[in-house]
Formats: sequence, C-alpha cells, structure tokens
Amino acid sequence: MSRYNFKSVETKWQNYWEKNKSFKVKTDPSKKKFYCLEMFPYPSGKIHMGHVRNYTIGDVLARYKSLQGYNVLHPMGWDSFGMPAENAAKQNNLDPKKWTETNVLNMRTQLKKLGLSIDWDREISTCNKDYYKHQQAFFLELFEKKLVYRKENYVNWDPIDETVLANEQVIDGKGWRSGAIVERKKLSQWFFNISKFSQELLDGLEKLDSWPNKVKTMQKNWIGKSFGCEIDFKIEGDLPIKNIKCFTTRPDTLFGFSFLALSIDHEVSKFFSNDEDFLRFKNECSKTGTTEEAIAVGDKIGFKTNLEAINPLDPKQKVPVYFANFVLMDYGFGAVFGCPAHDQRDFDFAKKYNLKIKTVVRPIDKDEKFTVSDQAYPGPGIIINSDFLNGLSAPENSILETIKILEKKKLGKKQINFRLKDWGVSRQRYWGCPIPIAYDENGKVYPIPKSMLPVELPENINLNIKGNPLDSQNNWREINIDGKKLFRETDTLDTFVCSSWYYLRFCSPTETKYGFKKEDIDYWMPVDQYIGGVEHAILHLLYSRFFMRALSHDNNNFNILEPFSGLFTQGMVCHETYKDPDNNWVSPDEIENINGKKYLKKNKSKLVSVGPSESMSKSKKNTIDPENIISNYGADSARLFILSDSPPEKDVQWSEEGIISSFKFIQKLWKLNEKVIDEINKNHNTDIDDEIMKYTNKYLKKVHNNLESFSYNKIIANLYEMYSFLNKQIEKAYTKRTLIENYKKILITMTPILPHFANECLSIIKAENLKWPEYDVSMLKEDNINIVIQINGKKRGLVQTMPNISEEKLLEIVKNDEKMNKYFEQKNIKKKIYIKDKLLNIII
RNA sequence: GGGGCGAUGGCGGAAUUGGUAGACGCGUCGGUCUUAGGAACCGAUAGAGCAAUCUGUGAAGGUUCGAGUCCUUUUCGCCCUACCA
Repeated sequence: MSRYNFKSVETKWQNYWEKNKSFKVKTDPSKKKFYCLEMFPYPSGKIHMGHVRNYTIGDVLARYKSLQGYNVLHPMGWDSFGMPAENAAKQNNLDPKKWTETNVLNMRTQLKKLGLSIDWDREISTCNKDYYKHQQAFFLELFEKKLVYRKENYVNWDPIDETVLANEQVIDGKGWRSGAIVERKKLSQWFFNISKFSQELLDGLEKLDSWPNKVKTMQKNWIGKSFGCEIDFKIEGDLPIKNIKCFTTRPDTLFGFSFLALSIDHEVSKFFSNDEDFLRFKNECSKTGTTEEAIAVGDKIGFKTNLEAINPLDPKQKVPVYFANFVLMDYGFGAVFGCPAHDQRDFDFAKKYNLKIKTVVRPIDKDEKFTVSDQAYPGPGIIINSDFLNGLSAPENSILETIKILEKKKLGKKQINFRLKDWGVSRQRYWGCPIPIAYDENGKVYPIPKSMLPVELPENINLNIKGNPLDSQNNWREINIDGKKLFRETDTLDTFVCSSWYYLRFCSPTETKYGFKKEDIDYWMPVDQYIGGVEHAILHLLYSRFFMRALSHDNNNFNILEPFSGLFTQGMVCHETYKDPDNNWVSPDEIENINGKKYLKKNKSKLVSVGPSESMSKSKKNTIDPENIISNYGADSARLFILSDSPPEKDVQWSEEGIISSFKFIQKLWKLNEKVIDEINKNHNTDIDDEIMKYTNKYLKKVHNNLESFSYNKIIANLYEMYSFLNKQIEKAYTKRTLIENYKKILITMTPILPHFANECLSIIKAENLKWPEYDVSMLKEDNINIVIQINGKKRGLVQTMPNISEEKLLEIVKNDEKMNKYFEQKNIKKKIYIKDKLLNIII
C-alpha cells in the first residue's frame, strides 16, 4: 500500500493543465456556452480563505459544466486599482504599480496551486492601460450620451483617506474603508446618471429569477421607490419667498398639517446666513447628525423661522416653518410637511416644540372621537376631521383621491420619488483610472479625443504629499488639444467603475479597438453564474447593472441589460477566536492542544480562552493562511473541507480537525483506489453485480441533484457514503466484473471537487474522453422497499417487501407480525391510509 | 424604527418538500492491533429506562390519518438598512 503523495500529484496535474492549456476556450457559436464567473480579487498580496471558498465553489461548477459538454468560460483577473496600493506605496516608498504587480504574481501562483480550471490566457488587470483605455472610451461614450455630468455638490469627504465617497460607501456615517467619520464638503464632481435608470433597475430585478431574494430585496430597498405627491405650499413672512415645494407620500393627511420643516441646506437657509442663532443651530445639527448615538436616539431639534406656510386645502390654516435636523436635502425637495398625528418623527418634533397634533385618520375599529395621544398612528383607517376628505379609506384610496383634488386645483401633482442618487465617481487619488477630461482656464470642459487615449497615469511620482498627487504633476496636467492649452482633470475614477464591465473584457481580453468584440459578447454574455460575497449586493452589482444599461442606451449594437443571469452569494469563512490570559487575541498558529485544552505554544502553562467562531479577520487574529494549508494538506484537501461542513451560502467554520479529516479521507480514497485497481487487474469474467450498478446510479442521481442546487456540502456526504459502500462491496466476489465501469463514473463525479486526485486515479485506469456520467432511470427501481407501518399515525414497524404490493397483502403481512399486530388485534380498524410503496397508516 | 433570514443531538449540518427525524462529518465512549500512540481499523453515540417502551426539531395553539415541514400567536438570535417625508 502506498501513501498518496499529494505534492507530486498536484504539481503533475497543474503542470499538465498549464502545458496543454486545458481550460483555454474560444468563441464558438456551434457549441453551447456557459459563462462561470467569480468576483475577481483585489491583489492585496496573499489569497485568503474567502478566496479559497469563492473560487472552489466556482471551480466545481465550471468543471461540472465542462464535463457536461459546455464550452465553459472561466476567467480570472485583478481589480488592481485602489487605495491599498497607494497607501502601501506611501508607507514603504514604493511604486504602486510595482507593488501591485508583485502581489498579482504571488496571488496568481497561489491560485494556480488550488488547481482551478481557469483560462489564464484571458487574465486581465484593471490597472493595466490596455484595460483602462477602454474604460476611458466608455466614459466619453457616456459623456456623449449625457449620462455623465459634472456638478458642484455636497459630498461625503473621508478625512483619513482624503477622498470623496459615494453614498453607498458611507456606512453608519463612516468611511467604508477607513472608518473615519465622514464630513460634508462642497466640491465639483463627476457623476454617473444612475438615477435616470431607477425604474428600469427596479423592474429588471423581477426577471432575475436566479438571484437570491435577499439581494433583490436589498437593491429594491436601496432604489427606494415611493409613490406620493408634490405639494406647493404658499409662504407668508418678511422674506422674499412665495412658496416651498414638499414631497409627501401621505397627502391625505394634509388636514393634520402643523408645521413645515426644512433641511438646513434648503435654499431658504441663504437668508439666514448672517443669523447667529441659525448658524449655531446648524453647527449643532452637524454635531448630532454624525454621532451614532444621535442617529439611534433620533433626537429631533428645530430652528423656528418667522415664516408661515399655508395649508393648500384650508387657506385659513397657517403653520410655522422650521429648519429641522431630520430633514435631508437630497431627498424630495429638502422640505417636509409635518403631520404629527400620523408620523412618529413629526410627532416627536411636535411634542418637543408644543405644536398642534390633529388626528385625521381613525383606525377602523375606533370611532370618530379617536385621538392620537402618546404616539403617532401611521396605520390604515378612515379619514376624519378633514372636511371634504372625511370618510375616505386610508391610505390607498384617500391618497389617490387627495392627489386628484390637488391636481385639479393645481396645488400639487402626483410624483414618484426614488432614494437612489447619482453615482459620484470622482476620487482625489493617484492610483485609479484617469478621467479623460481637460479644462481651459475658465473651467470649461473638453473631453479628450478618443484618438488620444489612453490618458496614462504618470509613473514614478512622489506620493508623500497632502491631497491628490496628480494636482502637482504640472507636466502631466498640461495638454494641447487642437492648439488649445488645457489642463487635465486630476481626479481619478472610483474603482467600482473598473469592476462594472470587467466581465465583458473577459470575453475579448486582447481586443484593441474597443473594450470588447460584439461577436464575443453576443456569444458569451450574460454571465450564467456569478459567484461572490453578499457584501457586494448593492454596490458592485447595482453599478454593473447600471453600466450595461448605460452602454445599451441609444446603442443598437449593444443590448445587454442584465450582466448576470444567475447569482450565488457564498457565506464567510469563520474560525474560533482565542485570547491569552492578558486578553490579547491569539492566532491559532500560536496554540497547542493538550488533552482537549488549548495552551500557548511558547508558554504551555498558559491556558487560552476560546471565543465564538467569527469571520476570519486580521484584527482578531483568527485567520488561517491558505498557503500553509495547501503545502501541509494539499489543494484537494482544502477544497474538500471548504465545501464539506456547511451549505455554500452559509458561513462555514474552519477547523484543524476538519481539514485533517478531509486529508485522511483522501488517503482512504487512495487506498480504495489501489484495492479497486487490484481487483480490476484480476480480470473477472463472470457475475454481474446489480447492487453496485444500482448504487452507482442512485449515487449519480444524488450528486447530479446536489450539484444543480448548489448543495455542495451534501455531495461530500454522498462521497463519504459512496466510499463506505464501495469499500465493503469490493470484498464481495461478484462485484468485480461490473466494478470498473461504475468506478470510472464515480471518479468522474469526483473531478470537480478533487481535480488532482480524481484525474490521477482516472489516468491510472486509462480513462479518456471524460464525460459527465448520466444516471439511468431504469436502474433506480428497487427490488425491495421498506414500507412504514403506522398505527394511529405513530410508527410501529417496517415491512420489507416488493414494490407495488396491494394494500390487502400488506395488511396481511402486518397482521401476521406479532410486534405490529399486538397494537390492533381485537380492535376495529376504522380507517386505513395507504401511500403506495411508502406507508400504511392504520386508524383504530 | 423598517426589511430579511433563521432556531433540529455535545458541535457543523441532513430529511426525496406533508410520510421511518438526526444522513454525512467532527467530537466523545468502547474495542482490535501496536513498544507506544494524538496512527490505522471495527463498533456505539438524541434523551430517559435493565427492558418492553416513553419523550423529543425554541415556546403555545391549530389544520391533518400523519407536521421539523402548512397556518396563527409568541420568544430568542443573526444579517441588512436607517430620520427617505
């Protein structure tokens, strides 16, 4: 018995695949295609377990589809622009490009060691000018279509990264990467007009049947469509303001109007720019507005103006106008009509400032005297205290009726509002795709002619200066277009732009004229299965969906709206956390297990405390380096374990015991393989083993179903079961003749999961032209089945019998069985429920 | 505050979608072999009980011949989102 040498076998097959370009594919419309894509990595330096999981899941699918005869596009590339390169370069006085290239080299080597079925000839890197020049061309294309524009706007400014962030990149008021509290700053920025497609992006979700509902819901909420009404309020006071527009979803509660609240950035605020009280209030708002506590508590503060707003439905009613901290400038019109009785925020505000609270909706089960007292009533009911609106049923009917009335009186109009904002893409950073725009001395915008692309990033520049390094590159900034002296835009594009179209580039990675070739994307797109982390549910996936619509807009040659027809979001990789007696995090590498207890390796008298399993992170030191795992146990063991313990969409817990048991299992499979080969070589001529054929068929069916439903953890269970069956069955003399054909099929089903091991075994038995083994339905029939016998719904026994047995015969058998008969002898059988070949329930 | 997901042995998780609950793995226990084992192999392992049996899928009801699965109520946990008018 030899030991399975994973090192030599894995190296052998990886070299074989590389040399033979086994996974190289071409556009070939005569073949059915399958585009399997995993989210491409940022080249941070080393792969982590999350990558191992992501790419293993994808590889299982790619290899499976390939065996099924599909022409499988399974590419890999690098999302290589971005802040970490710039920061690392600053710290170590390096060139971001060199840093990135070194990382790419390392990570490519690591990924190859995982044995992925990737067409490496299609590798792309977004920081490469062959890539980003096409991106600049797309930018200009969108610019021509007026889907890109420049405006001065309040932006989210990250003071640590010294850059602007998109709304999506601000989490709990903090920068998504730096964690710094985001400030408000007014800057001129480039925007992609994503909000133009709000409705389409929302509608498109309906057709994405193979997306997780969770992701669709998140996008839907993010787009945030709401139906309501724009109302024009007349204003009285000593300022030159005649009216203020509000957006509301509840115009039907207008008679409950008791104040009008404005955002501190509302245009009306310009009249208060010298008012010290207002400035103090404004300052207060920006303080409370950014702390997490204030958001959670939602303390509402206001600044009363000397203006009054007139209720359009009841001109006699005049209410005060406030500035309030809870009104957002970039939603609706930055102004809210306050109806305290039926909106909790308005209620809180009214209580605080002693404003009138007038109830205008009563719940169905309450009478007309119903009044709101200690909290707002936002629910359904009947309109009351509202003159001509009384009696309408709220909310649906009353809203529609009120809008009709307002429209007739020209006081307002129906409006649909979206939460989705345009995508600010300017970044004040060096390491990104330059924006192909120039300005003259007056700031007039000149797109760089496409013939002058790419706008290359200057190299070897000093990054250790405050602000955007490109600002100080005067030689680079100056440009001459048609004899005019202009200055380049020094902002670069958000790196999410790079990842918004990379899947197109994979279809035509070497095309020079344009970002892709039509015949290539016509064949390969859309991506049939996209696999990645759920953390990109909104950002990357929404941007990509927008980008396809933007390219399709006014373009008859391009009509892809949805880039990813299937989406799968895998869970995270977790590990136990450890702390030493001084409460410092301890890495699993520093721990030794003695008699089931965990001690510090360097000081074995010190016990470590074991914390809950959490997603691997450097800060908690609970990471496991895939490189060590691969060199100690092999890629196949790592692949086997990462798939085995949990369903791919859920978090998985990495453990030492787990990876060891996977490693051992491969050793067992190898021993089984040697036994099988011994038997095959004995050349048996007689006897056919039905059992092994039937078992294999059942196994094939299970594996097939589990592959189709992404239940990869169950495939591993199927493998274990198969092993123990075959390991026993092979001892039986009659097994031998039918062994090889069935064993070959089983080995093929193993190739997606254990590609090195299974291909090695297959090559030993000289199997060639591998195809995915289909199961034979006729072989699934059972000779013997177990029928459950229930008495009054309780399981009382099993009857082993032939299929298709009649109810009478079955009952006969049951009656002759002492164990079961005792439950109903001498009793009347009231009823029998017989589910053929499955169950007999006897009711007494 | 809003939305979503979930709760099954000591642990990770199965259960053909209403029909034998706990597959498979980890862990634990017992055994064989061994100088030894933290190796390999064999066996046991939801709980209670000597047993026959009984009880068991967060809790309480309901539908059904039959419920982990469907319905109602409820508790807890996780994730997302957050003053969206």
